[in-house]
Amino acid sequence: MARVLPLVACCKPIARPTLSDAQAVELETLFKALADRHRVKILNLLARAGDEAICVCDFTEPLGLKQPTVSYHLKLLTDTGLLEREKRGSFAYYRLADGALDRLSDLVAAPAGFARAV
Amino acid sequence: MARVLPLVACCKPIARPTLSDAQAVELETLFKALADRHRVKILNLLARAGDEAICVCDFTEPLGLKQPTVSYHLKLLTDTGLLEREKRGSFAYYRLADGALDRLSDLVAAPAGFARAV
DNA sequence: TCATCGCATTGAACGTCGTCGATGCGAGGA
DNA sequence: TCCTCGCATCGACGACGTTCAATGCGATGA
Repeated sequence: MARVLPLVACCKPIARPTLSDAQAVELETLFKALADRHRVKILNLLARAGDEAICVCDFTEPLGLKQPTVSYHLKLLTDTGLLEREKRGSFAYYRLADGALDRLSDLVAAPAGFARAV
Repeated sequence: MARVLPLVACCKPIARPTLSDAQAVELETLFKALADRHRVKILNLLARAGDEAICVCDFTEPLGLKQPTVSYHLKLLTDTGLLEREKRGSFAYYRLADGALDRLSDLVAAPAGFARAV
């Protein structure tokens, strides 16, 4: 609680270790994938569905989006490793990738993330 | 609408509950604040600093950004409630907001977020 | 009072993102 | 083979995000 903030001395060199560029970019990519209201809903729908997979056409109505836009979001989430795609006939089913949610909370709490303790 | 679907039945009506628009927007806002490599580094630097606050000029070098850009990111994080600002003389010190990290992991894991169990 | 310093804000340039009509393609059914 | 259906991709466009020089402004010190 040394809340003594210097009045004159500032801008001392920070020798503190920080995230590498690669780590920062990885976190940026992950959070960017989550930074959209529709993608958040997609993940939530799939999380509630558990093991059940959901096909593309089932997303359009609850999201209020056209099919190309839904495909765009699903592809983005899949490329980020958060979803898995399974083709059956002419349908495409999506489910949460294994451990995607765990990986998420790990990143937030882990040393590479924002955890207080080094 | 009443159409015989080939192979597996698809496009059944989803009566599944989902996030409200407000909840989705809130998550979007939070993740958007994290969806930048420089803001990720800022949070990481402050997390490692613990109670210690860091002033604006101390961010420019480790981030490789000019002062206006640093102020832009710090303001964005502060507006999202992740940082707190303290003015001291002509200096501006920033620290992690109380419980900001906890709030983050809660949102990821909570029912309103992506948790598997309803 | 005046010059200087640290920070916030503005404005402009530029790149990225989200959306959807149009189109392409593979799978099934007739 | 031809048609239809579901999905991915393309192309174009508007909206938004990031960056920084220029500027404004309060605080400090001479």
